[in-house]
Amino acid sequence: MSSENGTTPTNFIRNIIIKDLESGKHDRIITRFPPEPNGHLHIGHAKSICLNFGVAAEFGGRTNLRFDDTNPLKENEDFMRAIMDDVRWLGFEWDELLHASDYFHQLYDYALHLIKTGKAYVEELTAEEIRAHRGTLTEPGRESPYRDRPVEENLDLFERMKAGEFADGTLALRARIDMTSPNMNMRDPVVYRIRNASHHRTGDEWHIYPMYDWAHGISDAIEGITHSLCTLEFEDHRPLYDWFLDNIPTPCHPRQIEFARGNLDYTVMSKRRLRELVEEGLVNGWDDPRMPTLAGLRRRGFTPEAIRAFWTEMGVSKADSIIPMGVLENAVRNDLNVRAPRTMAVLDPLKVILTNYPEGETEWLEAPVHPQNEAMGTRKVALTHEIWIERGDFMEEPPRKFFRMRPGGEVRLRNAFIVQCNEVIKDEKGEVTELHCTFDPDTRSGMPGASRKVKGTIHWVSAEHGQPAEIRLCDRLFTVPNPLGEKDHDYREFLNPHSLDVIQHAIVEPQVANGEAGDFYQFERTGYFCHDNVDSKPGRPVLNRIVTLRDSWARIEKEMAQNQS
RNA sequence: UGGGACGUCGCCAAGUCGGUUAAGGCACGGGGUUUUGAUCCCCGCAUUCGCAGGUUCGAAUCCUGCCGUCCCAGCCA
Repeated sequence: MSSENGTTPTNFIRNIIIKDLESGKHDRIITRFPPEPNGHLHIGHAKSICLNFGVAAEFGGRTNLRFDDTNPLKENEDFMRAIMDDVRWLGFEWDELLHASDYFHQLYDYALHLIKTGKAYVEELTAEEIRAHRGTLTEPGRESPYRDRPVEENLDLFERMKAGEFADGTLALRARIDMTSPNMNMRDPVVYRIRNASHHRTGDEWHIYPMYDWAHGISDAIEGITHSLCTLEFEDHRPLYDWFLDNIPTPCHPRQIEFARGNLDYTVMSKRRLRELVEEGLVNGWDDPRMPTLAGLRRRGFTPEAIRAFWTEMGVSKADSIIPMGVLENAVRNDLNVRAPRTMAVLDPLKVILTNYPEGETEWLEAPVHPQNEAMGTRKVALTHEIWIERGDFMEEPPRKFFRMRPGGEVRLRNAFIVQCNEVIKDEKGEVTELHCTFDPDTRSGMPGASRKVKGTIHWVSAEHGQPAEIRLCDRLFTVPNPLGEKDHDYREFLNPHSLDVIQHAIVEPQVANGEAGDFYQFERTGYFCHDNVDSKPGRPVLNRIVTLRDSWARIEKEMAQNQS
């Protein structure tokens, strides 16, 4: 059941929704994606976005983007804008743009209701005292001395909290539930705290701000959300989510369903860690192409299509998982393979002189833009007396199974003809600086000898027409699969010092040098690349390697090296 | 040592109110095509569902016990 044959892979949440639709519990579904605007979205959020928007779209439902902005100390408008950009970039459009702060008045009124029915009280204990009263995982908590405060007094105090009469942390509103519950969340959770802080949307109107548990379920109910999808760590909150909605007169009672986060290896995904990497200058911002943020992946050149396909393929379950980065990379290859225009680029140039090709002459060869898709047309490739080839494509004393250029050997220049290497020129240190080759005119594309077989085909670029380019090769950010999983070590210790390798003088075909931010290509035989969306300028190209091509030769090389040692 | 959840092929993951030979993708191995050692195309890849018992004509699916992993003691979300 792959998406390729037209069916969507199923999962337990989808099954619940199908059942609710069939039973008539809901006529149409409404989901929501509820980020807190306190950081940038990452690939893990994309899973939630794909799930929420995807399942609603599949069944003709709606999806809201709702900012969970209940903590003014951590949130701001810049993050909100970045999140909206990322969601749209991923390919989704929300039905309504909403904020928990839109409901602050309703949230307050519901709190009044809770107080009036004797189910909430104003706490005077300090945060530390509350903690001490809460008990432990194995011991029940103790009730606060303020727990039985009369309703009128609670109302009075709560109104004065709202009016800003008290300092931060002095009072709090607590739900009156059960201090002996084995579920810590039910031990009289705090519902409102005092924060004499300005909120990015409501300004100085409020001095009290609702906690997540209070705001979230009520916001869901106000919006008529049918299925409130969240991650596994909120499982313990569901009894509280339900208790709140059962004890106040909301228009409906959404169902919270939890699923497992999607983790990737060799990276970190929590907002806190990503923020640290950015703030400590360990990476170059939230959109550093090595980051697992959507902004980073976008800059790196990952496509939204690939990310969506990746999460569709991975499915949704409740089992904890760590997905190999290679799986994501493969999704990108699959997408780009079909769409990326082909071009030749030499990353580590070695000069080759075609001794029997006239000096000063340029011939423009016709080459397909995509070998499997004629509709993508052709491009012109300049051929001249001097060309560049990849240094790694020549070996003076090659091992067995090396199909590329060697002294006396023949190899095909892609899109051109077969050449033979006659002479190896070296400098005083013995380093190869130049190769002299002759070409076989009968083997050029279109000629009778073109079908002659040689083992290897290598890419090349005209020395006269090729343009210089900066190329950034990104590797995994960390050197271990789970940087946070090593006891006694800070995850920063595992940062990969070689995660960014900059090649200053690669050579690309002229049309690539004039590409624009976001344009992507397959550099034949080396990988997929795209123009960096901040640093690349026409005439001064900077390209990021999105991902390499699958490389079975690299595997063979590695095996040979291992067998020798 | 309280509570909540999870454990199906190397990695994801269908299937779980019992019923023929346990989907699919990725990875991997083998073969073919190929002017990218890419792509593409074939073929192979869990007698077994964390472990041990039990119920049953029949269990990954039900019961019991055990083991392992994750989450919870913010006036964060």
